[in-house]
Amino acid sequence: MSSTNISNNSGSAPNVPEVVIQRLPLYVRALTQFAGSGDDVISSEQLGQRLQMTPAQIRKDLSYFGRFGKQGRGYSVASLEQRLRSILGLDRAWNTMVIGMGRLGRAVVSYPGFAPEGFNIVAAFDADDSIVGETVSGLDIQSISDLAKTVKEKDIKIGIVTVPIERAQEVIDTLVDAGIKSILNYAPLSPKVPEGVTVRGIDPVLSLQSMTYYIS
Amino acid sequence: MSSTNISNNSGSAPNVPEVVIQRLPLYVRALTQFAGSGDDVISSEQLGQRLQMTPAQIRKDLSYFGRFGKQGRGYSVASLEQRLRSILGLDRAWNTMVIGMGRLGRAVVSYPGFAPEGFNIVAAFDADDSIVGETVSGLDIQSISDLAKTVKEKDIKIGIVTVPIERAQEVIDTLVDAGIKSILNYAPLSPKVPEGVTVRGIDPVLSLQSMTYYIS
DNA sequence: GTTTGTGAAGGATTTCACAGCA
DNA sequence: TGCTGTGAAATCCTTCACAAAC
Repeated sequence: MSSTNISNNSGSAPNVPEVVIQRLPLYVRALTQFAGSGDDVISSEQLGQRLQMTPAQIRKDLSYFGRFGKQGRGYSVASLEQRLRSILGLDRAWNTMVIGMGRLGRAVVSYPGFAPEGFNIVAAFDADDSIVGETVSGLDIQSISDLAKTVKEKDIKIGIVTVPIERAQEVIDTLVDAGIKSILNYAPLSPKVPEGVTVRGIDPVLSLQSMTYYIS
Repeated sequence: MSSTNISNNSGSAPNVPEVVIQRLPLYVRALTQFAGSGDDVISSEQLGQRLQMTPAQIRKDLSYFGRFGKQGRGYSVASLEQRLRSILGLDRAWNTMVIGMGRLGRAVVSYPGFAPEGFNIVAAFDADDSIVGETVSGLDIQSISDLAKTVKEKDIKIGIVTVPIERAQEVIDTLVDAGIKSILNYAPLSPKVPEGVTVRGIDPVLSLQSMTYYIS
């Protein structure tokens, strides 16, 4: 959750609300599941039931991007999934890097959930010279001073920040300077970034801290 | 993030929007940082600068719960933090449990960020009998059939789900049956839960999948 | 002089409800 | 008949702007 800064959308659809963009991956995921075991066609009603949201919202969300359904029948599961993947840029692979090779960073690079979705971790960095050169999950740990060069060489578009909070802002500044526009931030901090850079925070403590409101 | 189902708020303030509740922990965190190194008093302007949001929004959010500031001066850092913690139920400790002791579950129980914030992991469960009885980070892995009993005995209020997606809905149903009202879900799925149960999803892939929209 | 707290205004998002199409 | 796509209505959330308080 934490801070999210919207940038351009180079595609065709203008002015799509950020909340809508954040729901599209949910649709993709649900469609993928449906594709595995079931019908060829799905209605907004069925999708809504699966995702616990209203059919109207789903139809409205999709309408920002075009007309994907057939009246009276619903949506083709396969083709809607394909169209949404293309809109989100998920019909290609993305090179990513992890900065911060402590406990958390190591867990992230060895997490098997990224690659199947097309997010390949192709570089790992740490500020601590004493671990630079070590290998983690097949990746050489590099010095952060190599970052800009490696970003260019390996065409890395996404940075995953797993450094301690004290270093997080400085590391994020480095990513921004290297031209990175998409940052997944595991540090418990709301970083400052310029317009045009998107940051999404992963912060389980923050999630817990807002849930307790409802049980206290 | 994923699915969120709002329940009652047993406190005094009625009808507080969910988005507001989710911002309060950000305020708490920023205030804690300010308390460490700085002034006794903070204005909504300063807080807003830190968190990249407007002062008006901060004041409006706080106004749902009372009047915490002094005109012309701002807010007492310490007392605002304390008040917000109390509103969120963070002025006490919470017992939590982790269900699913695979790679991810082990990372979660050994993550050092929960306890300092008052979230104590006091039980660990797995469906796989062959690892029941093992010890992970000082916790015995228990069978899920013990879950309801342990929830009662140890006064556990929060469940953290780290099982594979295939088992997630069934495990979440078990938690709900055991009376759990707050669930932190690491499985990549939007689970169905009854009203009155809050689920927050932690899902880095989902975050990545919505960021690519802005760079593709 | 400064900054809060808050009605009112404005903007954004969701839901409604129905015309139109298969 | 069944379901989409979508303007219009309703609701929700944010920002404005200023009186009141220090």
